Amino acid sequence: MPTNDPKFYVSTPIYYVNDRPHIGHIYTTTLADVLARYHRLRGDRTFFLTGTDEHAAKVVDTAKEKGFTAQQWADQNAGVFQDTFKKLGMSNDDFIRTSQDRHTSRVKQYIQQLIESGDVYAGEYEGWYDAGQEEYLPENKAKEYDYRSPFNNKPLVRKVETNYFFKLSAYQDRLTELLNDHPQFVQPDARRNEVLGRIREGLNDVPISRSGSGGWGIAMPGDESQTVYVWIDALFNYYTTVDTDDRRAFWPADVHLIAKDILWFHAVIWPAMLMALDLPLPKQVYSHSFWISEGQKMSKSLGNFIDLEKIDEYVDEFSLDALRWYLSTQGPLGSTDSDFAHGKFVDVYNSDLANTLGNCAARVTNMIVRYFDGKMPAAAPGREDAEARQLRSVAMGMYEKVDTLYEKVAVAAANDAALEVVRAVDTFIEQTQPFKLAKDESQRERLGMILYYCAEALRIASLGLSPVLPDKMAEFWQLLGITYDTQAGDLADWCQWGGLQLGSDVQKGAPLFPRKQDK
RNA sequence: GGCCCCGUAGCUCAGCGGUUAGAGCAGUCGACUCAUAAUCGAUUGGUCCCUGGUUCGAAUCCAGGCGGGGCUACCA
Repeated sequence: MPTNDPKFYVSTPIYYVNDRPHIGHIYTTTLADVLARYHRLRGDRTFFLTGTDEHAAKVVDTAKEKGFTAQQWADQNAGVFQDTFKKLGMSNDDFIRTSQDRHTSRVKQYIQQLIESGDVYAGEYEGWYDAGQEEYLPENKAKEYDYRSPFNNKPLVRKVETNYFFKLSAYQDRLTELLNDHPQFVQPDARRNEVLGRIREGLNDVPISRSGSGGWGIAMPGDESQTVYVWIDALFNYYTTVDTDDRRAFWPADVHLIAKDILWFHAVIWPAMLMALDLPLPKQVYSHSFWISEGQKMSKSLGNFIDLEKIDEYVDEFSLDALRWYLSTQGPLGSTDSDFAHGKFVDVYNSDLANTLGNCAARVTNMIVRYFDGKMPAAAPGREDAEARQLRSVAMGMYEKVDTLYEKVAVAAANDAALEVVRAVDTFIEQTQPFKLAKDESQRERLGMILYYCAEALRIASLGLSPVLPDKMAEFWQLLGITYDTQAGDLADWCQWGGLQLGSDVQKGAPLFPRKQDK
């Protein structure tokens, strides 16, 4: 996040491999992708990580049901995530799978280290055991079910087993200090408060191993009868992936993007384990909220789940970039849920993308084609009037705004700061009326200046929008006869006024975002 | 039960002690024609949830209430 550090490491959670990808996975991954693209554009050495979490006990069960080994089943489903992300143009630099040796071998090392430091110790876990499901129920759940199995209604039994525990309780003060001294560590603030509140209630040591996992998962070092609890296993992915000579400099992560349901693990257990390992802490855990669908909670019974098929429909009808725009401008980055609604999607698409951005690009390129035969006219410096100066100043101010906002993960506001430049172009055209000047041969120089200003402001806006709209902005650059290497950018420099060259070829092209009728 | 967040224009939200409370979208009126029935301007619209308090001054701070939501640790 800090501007003076030219590296950026962003992660998504690793996704439960039994899940089918849906809007939740795609949202978080899209956000991470947007941040990663922004930082590459900025010139930062960027590392964007996503992957799958594979060692849950249920993976074994489901695999068995389907007639596969756990590994085969995990391979297959991890493949679905990988294909999905590829199809959606995600620019992740790696895809970590917790069943990979590069992960498991390192997790063992870390746990070994924690055993040696005394942060992990053998203890006894006592809880309500449901023999039918072969699993423990948390105290509140057990109470809720009246101490009976929700499956076969048999009484739960009090069972004790030996597990390895992590000394979470020892880190209560340091965690409190972390949250208090670094409010950015957990965002948004509402989430940070939740975490602080719960820490205040006191921290217990947490079991980090399980028995009887049937050989799936990571064996506890020195005790083959125990398996590293899947959550602990999973959290380590953020570090195992970069714990190599060529990547270690990426650590600590700049942002772990997560959803609100997994905040506790990321905001408390993860940093405590890193403290125990004496490793630097991530700079931020950003916990977004959920999507609801057409005003209602998503559920299978309502059939309103935004699944892959639904997402494909939106991509087909509106374009991938349009989906990215909706997700990143309307998404639940704050502490409340956001609505994914078709009518709203169409409204946002039409007003932001078709009417504002697409239309403005079309009118400007069209005028350059019509009045200057598709050759970029000269800027004619020194002839700048108040309106032109105003436009230039809005455009030149964009980078700083966008950069500040991206640092705060305020993606929607950053997009708006870029769109503001587009709106300024529309206003400028209205003020200067180039289409009228075009009828007067004596106004030719002024006409050229005006259109150059329009195109130049749009070029700068397009750079600010490129992380969210990578395909469409690249298409637009083609129309302007320019290209950018967005993989290794120099955004501050590119956003300087005067990037367009006199005489470069300009085309009108097809509408970037064709207007849609709501239906 | 405990802790936390939110309640500002029809909608989504910004403002978080100080000029006549703002933006985008939607609405209305007007203008324009380069453009994707687009754009530009003007404009309608608000007891800033309620009550009380602090203050020269509160949407903004405090207390209580009402309404909505979240969290309350071992299913990913």
